[in-house]
Amino acid sequence: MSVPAARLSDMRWAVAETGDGGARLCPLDQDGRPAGEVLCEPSLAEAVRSRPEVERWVWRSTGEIYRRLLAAGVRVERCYDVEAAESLLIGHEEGQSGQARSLAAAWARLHRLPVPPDAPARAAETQPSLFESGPVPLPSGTDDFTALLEVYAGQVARTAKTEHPERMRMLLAAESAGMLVAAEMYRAGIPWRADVHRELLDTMLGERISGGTEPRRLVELAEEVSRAFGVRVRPDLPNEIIKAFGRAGILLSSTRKWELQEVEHPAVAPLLAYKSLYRLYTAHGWSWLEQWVHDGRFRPEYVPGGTVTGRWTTNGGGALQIPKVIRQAIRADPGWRLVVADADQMEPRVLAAISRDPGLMEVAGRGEDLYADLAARAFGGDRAQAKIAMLGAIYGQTSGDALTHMAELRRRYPAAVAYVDSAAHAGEEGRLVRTWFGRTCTPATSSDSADDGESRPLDYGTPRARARGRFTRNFVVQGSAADWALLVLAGLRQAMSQAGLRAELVFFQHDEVIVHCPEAEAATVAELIAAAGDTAGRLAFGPTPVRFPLTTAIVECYGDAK
DNA sequence: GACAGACGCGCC
DNA sequence: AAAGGGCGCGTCTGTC
Repeated sequence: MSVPAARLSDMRWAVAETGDGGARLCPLDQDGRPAGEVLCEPSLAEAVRSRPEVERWVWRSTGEIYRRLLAAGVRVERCYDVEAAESLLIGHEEGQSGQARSLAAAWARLHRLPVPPDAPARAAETQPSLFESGPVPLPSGTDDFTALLEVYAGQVARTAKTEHPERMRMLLAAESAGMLVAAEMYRAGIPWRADVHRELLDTMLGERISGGTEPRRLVELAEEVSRAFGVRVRPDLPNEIIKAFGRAGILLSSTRKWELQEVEHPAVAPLLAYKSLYRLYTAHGWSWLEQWVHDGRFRPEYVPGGTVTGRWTTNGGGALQIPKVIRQAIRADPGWRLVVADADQMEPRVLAAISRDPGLMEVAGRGEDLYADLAARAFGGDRAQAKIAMLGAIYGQTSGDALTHMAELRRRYPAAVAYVDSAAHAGEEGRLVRTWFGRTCTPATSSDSADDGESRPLDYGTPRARARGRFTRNFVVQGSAADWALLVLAGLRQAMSQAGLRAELVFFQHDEVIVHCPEAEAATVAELIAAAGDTAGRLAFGPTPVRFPLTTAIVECYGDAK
């Protein structure tokens, strides 16, 4: 895998759209300054297509320009997304977090002018959106290509000043590669069988009763709940449920599933069934299908780096929360296969690599089941205990079994636990933490300190400070893992393209990817995936004994992958 | 009628 | 067994 940005000498060109389908472009030198004349060409697509020697295209924002290129049949190998980079650099520059990330804002900062705010995040729309809110405009009279060049050159210099410039360069390249993947996945879409989905809904929910009422099964379950209480109760109103249980002498603080499960009452079983089916009905039912699945594809709009930790989000369609039962509807086209891969215990392995804990690196350098290996060494063979302890360390669990098991973890793997403890401590003191690559957490806000609205350091030991500590503790692991996963994705994309495959990435969910490919390519894709984890691990964390295996399944139906 | 916040629950 | 991290999104509820 040739990695994004590892080479300084790659040939870069800046490009911007001119608004009439054309483009302005010019070559760049190593410092990010123009290395030749600025050209103006009538066709963006032709300008890019005719320059295969360009190794990386520097542009303002991938979402818009690359969508147009893809529509014209032009794929690029690498890019540098100036607005994505601005976001990461601003976050890294102490005290700057939270500032606007648009090209216009970056340019204004460069010239010490008033900084325009970013366009408000667009709310999820009922239709997948092909319309961008458009770039934040530059001051009138400012040439946007010049602004692009100036901001980019500034970013090259700022990157060199970060704590680990080589890691930051890799992060910027990986985030940009993620932008390319996101645009390509949107274009490809997830193969979705609406007929299978409908059949599932009919089976689980019963047929829809005409007149807009709930499906038959929900009506029946609601009646069953009412019968159990002896009065009419609407199961989707938490207040009514709590009152009804109260009359039966059962005090509930909420109607959460785990709380209800503890209660012995004939209403509990139908109520839990109702809640789960109601959820399916409202979130992934018939209307979702009509809104989001067209021509056999589900096209969510991916937002790389949409969360503070670097995980992606999606805009509309709830693509990262597809319920397991619904995955039956995700089927390869005839003659094609889905290659489904998910990373095995990604976060503990990443913790081993970033903390350099010798013992944990050794455990993470063995087979496929890290928790079993951990248990064999430290928890008397009890895999469940080992897992609870590890997740407790990563999430900051403060009570229950996790605490006692964590003591054992601390004894055996002191450097690993110290790593997350120190991140938690930094958070409790109101300091910032970073991932291995330099992605930086958002600063503490007033809501993290006492509720008097004053902005001041966190009060050590308060519940809010401890919550902030759990956030920063988790951030360093979840964030570094997200960055590693991004390298896997970028590496896989490049490997598949170099192999000349028709395979397409169609889904990415934190530690899991789906490739849709002709049956004949599936074995090759699986091999590329198997290599991608360790390659990304070496690239990201340098030489460590830690292995990053992925479990891969070649299936026709996503529901069969687990 | 629009909007914000809380809640609940789907996923990792 | 208990309830810790990150999200999106639908519903309900209170407010303007």
